[in-house]
Amino acid sequence: MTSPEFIRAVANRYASQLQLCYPLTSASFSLAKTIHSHMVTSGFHPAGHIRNRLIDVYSKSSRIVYARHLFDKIHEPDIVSRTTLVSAYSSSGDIKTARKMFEETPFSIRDTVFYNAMITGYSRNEDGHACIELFRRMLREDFRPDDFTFTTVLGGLALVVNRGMQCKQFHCVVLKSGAGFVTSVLNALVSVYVNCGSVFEARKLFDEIKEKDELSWTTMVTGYVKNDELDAARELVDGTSEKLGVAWNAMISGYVHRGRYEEALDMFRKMYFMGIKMDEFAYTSIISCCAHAALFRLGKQVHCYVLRTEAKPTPGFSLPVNNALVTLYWKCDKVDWARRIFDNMPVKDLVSWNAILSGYVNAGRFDEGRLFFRKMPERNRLTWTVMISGLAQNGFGEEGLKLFNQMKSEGFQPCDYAFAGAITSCAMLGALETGRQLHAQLVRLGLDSSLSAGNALITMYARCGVVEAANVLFLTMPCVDSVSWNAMIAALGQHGHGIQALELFEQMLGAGISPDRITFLTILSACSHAGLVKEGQYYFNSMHRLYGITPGEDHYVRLVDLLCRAGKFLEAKDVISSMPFEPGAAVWEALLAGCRTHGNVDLGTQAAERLIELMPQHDGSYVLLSNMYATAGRWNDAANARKLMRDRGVRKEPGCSWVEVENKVHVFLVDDTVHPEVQAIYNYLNKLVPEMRRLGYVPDTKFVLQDIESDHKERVLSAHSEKLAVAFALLKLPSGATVRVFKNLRICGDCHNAFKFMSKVVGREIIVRDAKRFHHFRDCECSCGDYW
DNA sequence: CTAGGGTTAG
Repeated sequence: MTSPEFIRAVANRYASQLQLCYPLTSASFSLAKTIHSHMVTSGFHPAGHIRNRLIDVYSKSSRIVYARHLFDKIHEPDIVSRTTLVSAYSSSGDIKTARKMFEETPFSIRDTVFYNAMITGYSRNEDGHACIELFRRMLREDFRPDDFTFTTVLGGLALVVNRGMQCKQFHCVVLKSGAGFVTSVLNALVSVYVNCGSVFEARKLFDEIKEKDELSWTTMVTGYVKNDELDAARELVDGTSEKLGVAWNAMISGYVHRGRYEEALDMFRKMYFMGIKMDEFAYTSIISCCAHAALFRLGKQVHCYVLRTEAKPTPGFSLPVNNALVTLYWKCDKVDWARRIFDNMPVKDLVSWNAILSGYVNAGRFDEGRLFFRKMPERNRLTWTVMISGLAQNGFGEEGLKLFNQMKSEGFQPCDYAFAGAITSCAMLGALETGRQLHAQLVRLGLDSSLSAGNALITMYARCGVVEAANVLFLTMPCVDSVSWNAMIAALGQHGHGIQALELFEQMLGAGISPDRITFLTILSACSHAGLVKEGQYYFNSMHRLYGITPGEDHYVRLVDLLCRAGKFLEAKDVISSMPFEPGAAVWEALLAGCRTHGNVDLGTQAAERLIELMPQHDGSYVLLSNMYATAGRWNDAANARKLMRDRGVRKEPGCSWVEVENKVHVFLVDDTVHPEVQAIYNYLNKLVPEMRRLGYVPDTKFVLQDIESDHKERVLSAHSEKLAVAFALLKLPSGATVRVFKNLRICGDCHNAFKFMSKVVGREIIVRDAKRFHHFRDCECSCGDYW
């Protein structure tokens, strides 16, 4: 019954059954387990070759516990089982246990393969030094390295090389050992040269390889891509008929990273028509390409194609494909679709979390974004950067700065993008000192050549009133893009240098940079602040004719603003009626603001009607209307507008103004309740009135004072807290001191005039920040150039 | 029993 022949026959059957586990798939483990338990129940003891097979399958299916269990039952484990286990431990990241098992193995049974396995372990765990050290020890202990050894050690070397010298030394060792003709070794050597940036040497070696295999080609092509020589890589790819799927994938992702989306797509198409196998790597890159290039329709087509052709049973798409899809969908404003993909992913990693977080932050959905941020199982530098720059760009300056500091205290070194976010926060808050400190830190870290940080700095300096610093930065930045030009043009425009802004725009054209829609928004604002009506109209008309940019509603709003500020209401009306779309609230608001400034009640009332119709719950609609009546001296109408607002249950948006005097900060809350300090301010302004009159100042601001004298003074006071804040500060100031006023809402024409007036009357500088820009009043002049 | 190339987030 249990004759040796019979046992041998059974063993052979098990051996051939186990062979079915190869090549390894996700099903291999359960198959091996079934065969294994069959052996146990039928009383067959797996030993020798069969036992080692089982250990191997268990190890490679990441079931080390099973493998170890079998291993421990062996009385004297042979070198093959030991090699398998060393390899299993190191590939699971447990390099310590691997090393322990390595050291416990007696010298007498060790062989080259055993050393190779341990060296590979270090290579997989990215410890190049340990690879080389073990290689040296292997030589000392008289084991002969083979092709595998060289290939692996070279792989480890590639991790740590930073000079060509080391490459050359190893090159010599390889040649001396006689392995210089083995393609796999030469491939690894090429890869080492590539990794230390010696592409030229790599290419020389590559050309010397007699029998180039697919890997030789791939290594060389990807080597060019890694060293940013995409054209050389392409030349190599085009020069061979080999179907180098991996190399094509590397090239596509290289093109995507460099922003060469057209070429990436072109290769993808060629790949399809040439019948090169497309895998998840290709899909991932091309979906990411579509997301970056805003080719959403194509992206969705690829998604469908992948669904149709590659749908796998359980795990769905691979992790990176899903991650790229999440990005694709939020970029085309489908955050909820992105969320659905995210939720359905069987496995998520940090990249997935960062992708969905960016989606929410970029869509301005901060409540959900914050929730995600808190829930994340782990965070990295990018996570923080996404939050910081998102918060900054959406007006949460304080929170952005807080997060920036938190990021540092949690041990993350901020990258230039994070700095850009923090600097943008400073720009919003008018925190010039903090901004300067950040600039200094950038220089210390050697990050000051960064484009994004530089652009943020230009805006920060400009918004904080230091145009000169912005200009110096713009001129000294190592490279600039259209964002930099836009920022600098805006900087000049915001400070009333309308003509210089236009000159810079012309320079930009001369430098071959094409303007975008932001450029024209900036130009129109610059003209508006400086009263350059003709120029503004000219550029508005040229944007479609010369640059093919169709004006959006935001451009029309600025044109209306430009005309209205100059009192050209007929033209403004013409513009509104000639608009290709229904004018929205912003257009009417601009018109109303102009009417307020010029006291054009007839047109203003019409504008206000439309505005209130469109935004009945928007406090600004009523405040503008009431201020317009006030400007025209129609106090009852002004009061009625306020009453209408209250009757409709609209609260004036609570804001907050604060005054900083000699390190002391006074805060004024602005809402429908009257601040207790108001009475003191009121008294002071009453003292100021005769002084104003005595100086013969007949200000546009007269209504401010009349407001206060009117029956509605309390409500009006709360609406004009900025003026009051300044007055209050001046009241308590030692003479000659500078006053800073910060306001988190946009400064209005009334406030502007009031500050002008105050600076003249009291002979002091007044610095005001609002959400949009910086005002520096001195002797009635305002640095922002706004003319009202 | 051991090795080598490509993927995703601002």
